[in-house]
Amino acid sequence: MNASKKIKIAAIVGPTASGKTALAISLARRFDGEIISCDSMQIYRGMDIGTAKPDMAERNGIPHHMLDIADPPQKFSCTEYAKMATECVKDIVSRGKVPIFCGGTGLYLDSVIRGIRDDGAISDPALREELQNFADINGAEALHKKLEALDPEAAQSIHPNNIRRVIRAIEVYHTTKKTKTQLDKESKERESIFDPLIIGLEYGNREILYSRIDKRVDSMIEAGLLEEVKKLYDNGLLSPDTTAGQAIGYKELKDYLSGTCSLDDALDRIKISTRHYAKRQMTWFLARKEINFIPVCLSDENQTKTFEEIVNIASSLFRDFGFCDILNKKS
RNA sequence: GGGGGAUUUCCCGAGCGGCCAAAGGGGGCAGACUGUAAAUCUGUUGUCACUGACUUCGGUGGUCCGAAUCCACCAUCCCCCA
Repeated sequence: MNASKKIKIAAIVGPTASGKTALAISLARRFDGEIISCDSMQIYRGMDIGTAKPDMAERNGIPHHMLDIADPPQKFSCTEYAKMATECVKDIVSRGKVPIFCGGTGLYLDSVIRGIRDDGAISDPALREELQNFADINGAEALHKKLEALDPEAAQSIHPNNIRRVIRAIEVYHTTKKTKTQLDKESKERESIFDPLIIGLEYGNREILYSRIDKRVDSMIEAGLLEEVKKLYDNGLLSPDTTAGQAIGYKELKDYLSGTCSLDDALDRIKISTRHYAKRQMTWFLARKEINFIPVCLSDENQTKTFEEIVNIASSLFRDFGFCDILNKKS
């Protein structure tokens, strides 16, 4: 498949609270696009405030996809996401619109771009439980030894303490009879059907991002996050072993509601967890050379670019990539 | 006024004569990540000319070959009796 036949897609990525949503919506208006959320928590119904899901006013008439497609108790995997999102892209393109991914879940975006694995490496809950029990009894090292026997290369790259990953690698072998190393290699060699333009928002000055995070948490509370969490909690929808139950903001406030900690403690923990999360996102995105980063602020400056400046930079990237600018038909 | 207890590296907190630049946790910083990813995991965190040296454990002065650890006094905080 040559490059011209690939489906052009755009994506706006960056750490939480970096301003992705507003940028993506603005670009969608300007380039006649539709937005595909790329966020592992915004897919859940009833989780709006805490996930910073854009409301109808913010969406400004732009169609959004991959929001509110599952209920909190449901498990949702990145492959399911990739399948559905890929369908969204095809649908959007078939209507002559520009698909714009927007979100902070890097793995989900990767899964879409890399392509859906159709290698049968499905999950096997019974095996997972069995292996987890084995690790609980015999220790992480012993479990890791099992992996070493099956797939030494994977064992090499996965730390023994990362039991979740060790289990997955073993599971892959058991469900496909191929090693994870082998499957990853095949997946790397497979060519993507997409030609992506990925734009990343970068905050060189971490303080600025962190203060945005703090403010956002406070404003979520003002917007009624506690009531939102209480509703989910009262309905038993925040189990710690579901993806939704692990969402930052929800798990901490649930502790407050169940009397485990004070509200102030919960809020502090939400802010800290969100910062940690943002750092992990930055590590993920910064490691990807294909991303075009827009420096919102530099490390040694307190000045941030205005929203308009950011939109303009992104717009010129869009034009250079071949998307048609409705407002400004220069190219 | 008298008696007792505290003071440790960014924070909490162990240490109670050598194995202590000082456990553990938090936070900070850096990193990994291919069907749970807002998850999971790793490294690092006194200074430097960094397999060695130097400065740290409220302050000052002692004891000792050797002190964060023992003694004296001073400072601050807490508790009890008056």
